[in-house]
Amino acid sequence: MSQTVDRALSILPLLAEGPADLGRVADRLGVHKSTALRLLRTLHDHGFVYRQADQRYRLGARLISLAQEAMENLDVREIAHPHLVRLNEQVGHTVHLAVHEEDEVLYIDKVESRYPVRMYSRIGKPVAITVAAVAKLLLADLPEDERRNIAEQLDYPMYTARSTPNADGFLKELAKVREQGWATDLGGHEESINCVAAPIRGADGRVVAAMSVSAPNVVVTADELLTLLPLVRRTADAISGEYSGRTPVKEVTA
Amino acid sequence: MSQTVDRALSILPLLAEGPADLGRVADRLGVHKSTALRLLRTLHDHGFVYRQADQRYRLGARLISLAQEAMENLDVREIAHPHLVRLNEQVGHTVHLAVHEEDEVLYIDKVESRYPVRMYSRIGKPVAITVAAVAKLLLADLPEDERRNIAEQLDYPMYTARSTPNADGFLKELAKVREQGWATDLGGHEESINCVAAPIRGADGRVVAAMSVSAPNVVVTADELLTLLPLVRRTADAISGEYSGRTPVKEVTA
DNA sequence: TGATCCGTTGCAAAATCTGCAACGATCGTT
DNA sequence: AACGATCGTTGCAGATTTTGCAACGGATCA
Repeated sequence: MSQTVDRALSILPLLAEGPADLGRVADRLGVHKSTALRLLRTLHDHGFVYRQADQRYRLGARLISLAQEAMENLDVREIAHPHLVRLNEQVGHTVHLAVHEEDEVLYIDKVESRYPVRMYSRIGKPVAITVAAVAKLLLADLPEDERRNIAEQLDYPMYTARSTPNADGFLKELAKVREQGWATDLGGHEESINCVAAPIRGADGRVVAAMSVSAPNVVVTADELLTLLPLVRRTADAISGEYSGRTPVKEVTA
Repeated sequence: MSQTVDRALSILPLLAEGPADLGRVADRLGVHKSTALRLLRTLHDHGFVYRQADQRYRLGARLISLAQEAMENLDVREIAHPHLVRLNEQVGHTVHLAVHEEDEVLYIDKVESRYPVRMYSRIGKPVAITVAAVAKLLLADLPEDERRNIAEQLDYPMYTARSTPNADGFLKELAKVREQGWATDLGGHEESINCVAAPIRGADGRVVAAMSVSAPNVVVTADELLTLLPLVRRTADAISGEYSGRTPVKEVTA
């Protein structure tokens, strides 16, 4: 692993917290100012950081457009999108698509609810991995040792009283999800929001993505939302079929 | 400028074209395979690249979530969003927000049209800088020498017969836009799509962002779209006011 | 089974990066 | 208005880090 590159890349998450000046960056990196300057300059030349009018640095536009291209290269997303839109037209609620990669689960597509009350989320945002229905589906598909490994390394923040409290509970939940082939999140992340989710599988049967329908209590009760499960599963299966049919490369988590 | 970091960063745009294996990356970089391997490993450790099941590399999720954070740090976007939504509710068409940075203009927010016929665009996507109404507004505000500089370095692809053909025409258009304080794109990017745009200004009067309303011919004619101009300008002014009122530069977290 | 392709590792030479110290500019204070 | 402090910037020499090489092992294919 290259030290110089390692340091340079460490600057980016740091700047994601907010703009910072040279001294601050050097401090946080634990290097001399001149070193930090040279790293920042290189990042700047590539457009990854931007220098504000007040000379402080922040993340640059190149990062945003690259991320955009990264998402457009995801086959699943391309295939799934029309299905998500159709499902949204049928049920009206927010529809999400998520994938798992390394230690994160993140939304790669979203169709907004037609109801005035919407849940907050954004494409590209990492999901609450210990409680989100889509996260459970994606992790439940991993081999058991990996599952245990990940479960033990996670934090278990108690977003609500119903949040998954610890690794043990999480593993139990994953086993259940794995068995039943679908998942829910009933107020585990935000008190008043429920989700039902179903997995999207590749040709080899492994889960490559997961989709969910989310709605706040004030619009539909959890029970009402659960009646949509068959529809969600059918949609997910349709995407799986299309994806398996013409997938040139399998993009699965190792 | 740091050579190692420079090389490492060059890998990312390369992978944005699509997944590539080690040999290909090494070739394109003009370095030995072992060198490319070490760079890729470092990028991998930071989650910027991801290794597919077939061992090829592609852009990683960390890039996407970082870009997400980068956008959430943009003050203008936060302030503008509710205004964009309201405008969208009034006119129904697609509403965009864009900023200029270095040599790119890109969308940082979007509210979808309520009509079935929608234009294709995505948050984070660089806009067609020579024709887009928002791009003209953002560039028109630059000092004259910078404007000329940029205009001469740009390419002028003829998307349609009405696209800006060359630097000269572009500079004339910028001058006009600068004068009138608003801009249009009438079929300059896609034959059937028109836009009207207005600038958002900071406390010092400089243009910090631009917003636009876009609609295809089949929904409203260009003339009809132009009748929305006063409303668009009022919205932009409202955002400008709110933006100027607050701290021009964001505060650093401790 | 043999040949080829690709990713991976250890090593020594060499180029690159690092920290230092000093400079200049900006800004706030006395 | 001058002084001091802060911050970004530059040239340099030493030293660490990086690089390319060559060889290895595993996989695929004929």
